[in-house]
Amino acid sequence: MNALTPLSDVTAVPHAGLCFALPEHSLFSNLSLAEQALVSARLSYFHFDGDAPILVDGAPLVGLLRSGAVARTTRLGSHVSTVGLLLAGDMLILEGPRTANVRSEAVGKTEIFGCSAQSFQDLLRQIPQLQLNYLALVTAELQATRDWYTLLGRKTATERVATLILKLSRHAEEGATVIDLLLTRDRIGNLLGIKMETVSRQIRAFAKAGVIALFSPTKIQVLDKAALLEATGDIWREKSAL
Amino acid sequence: MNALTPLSDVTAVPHAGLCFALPEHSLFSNLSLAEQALVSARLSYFHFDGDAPILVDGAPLVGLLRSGAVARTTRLGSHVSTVGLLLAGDMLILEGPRTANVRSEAVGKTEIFGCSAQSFQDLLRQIPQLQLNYLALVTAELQATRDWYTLLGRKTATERVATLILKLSRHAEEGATVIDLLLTRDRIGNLLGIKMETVSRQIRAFAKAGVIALFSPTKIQVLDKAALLEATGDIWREKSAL
DNA sequence: CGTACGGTTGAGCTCACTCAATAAGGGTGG
DNA sequence: CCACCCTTATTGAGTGAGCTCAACCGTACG
Repeated sequence: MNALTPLSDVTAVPHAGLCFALPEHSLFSNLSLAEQALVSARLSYFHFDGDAPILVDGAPLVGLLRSGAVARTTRLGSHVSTVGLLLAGDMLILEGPRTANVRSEAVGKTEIFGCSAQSFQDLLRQIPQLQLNYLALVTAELQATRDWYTLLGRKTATERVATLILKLSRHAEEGATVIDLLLTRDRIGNLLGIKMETVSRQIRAFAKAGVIALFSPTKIQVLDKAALLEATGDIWREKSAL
Repeated sequence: MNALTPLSDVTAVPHAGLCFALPEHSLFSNLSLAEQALVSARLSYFHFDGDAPILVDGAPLVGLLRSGAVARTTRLGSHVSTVGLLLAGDMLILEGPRTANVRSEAVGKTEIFGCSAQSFQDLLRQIPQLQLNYLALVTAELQATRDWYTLLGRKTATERVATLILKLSRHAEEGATVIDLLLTRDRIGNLLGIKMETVSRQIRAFAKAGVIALFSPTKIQVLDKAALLEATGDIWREKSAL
């Protein structure tokens, strides 16, 4: 009941002055005007929907995720597991040879500002400052990955689910009180390394405890952020760090 | 019985022509002679022992781990958890502001070829090719981190221990049949996200099954690599990928 | 109206955790 | 050399979170 769609509509951001207006992002900081022009000429907006793979002409796409979400999945025979989730503001980085079996695919309506991996590599070579910025992003990504998975490796099911909900709520639009889980229980479980049934039980438990409101299986509202934060298990760290 | 020490003696590698002989490593590939000289002038060998923090004048050290091992630990109040293990050939990368609470410390005798973070950043700015090489390394590191933790998040205790033993055996010297676990049961458990007792049980189970030989708590020999590989749980992936 | 897919819920089982006792070294001082 | 202490490792018994298996609900869609 109370089905919502507005959030997905929002993704239809008009890419107005598309060619010369670089999004505000640390990737583009400290570039000269000439460099900005060079970058603008190469990058453009791409739109994906459903579970479309994030590719341009068969090659991986590199760039900034402007809206929507991207799931990183790996196929092991018939088994698919979701190994990462990128949200608006995150960057799809260049992949090396080792990630040949990891695919990025759109979750819902998704908008990406970027270009093919090859083009991006050319740009990096041409613009040292861009390379510096990019390096900083990759380093940040590395740290985020470490945090994410390090914690996942030792968190309980409850903590994992709370962590995901909080992460999603942080990435949601400012005014948006209702957030979209984006993924099915099965894929959430996959992402968090727990089973579908466990995800369901945890989410229902939060709803029953009044921590979140559950409008539909994937539309929720965070009612008690403090309780949720507590449930992530991250608190005692800050507490004991005093 | 049959206590061993040779492995730790090996770490005393003489840093012969220290200044002009850059180690063979992809970090230094495709550098001009002038650039190589520049790098050689800045980098040097550092030796650590015991649980010494990897620092130069209080600043983080960046460089290549030539021998020994480095544990990455994070302190949460009184609780210390090991979140990563670097072995010979791995690189200590530049850390961003987000990793302020992650410390790198030597495990046993450890030799690192590198320089302070600040110096390294200067070098990166001066030598675009070095920056490219470094970027490739960081990207590889990112992927390795994803692999490591993604798998850890969903592996059983047996699989985790098998994975660690195999990783260590791959990094061991060519002829070395006896490998050193380097860490106590407690720290291994910490690293793998399982309890000390569980680590002990798994290792003993492998020994009882004849998969490994156990000379002392930390000195082992892999007897049946295939069985160990099977135990990592990684096999079914390759199998089902057929 | 039936089918399909995703979600929910229950019952029983297993693996890893906790708690606790016992070895096994490895130094150190006498 | 021996007695002692301290750290690390081992092993057992009991508990519980999350898994498996299985039934059932609800909505969408042909």
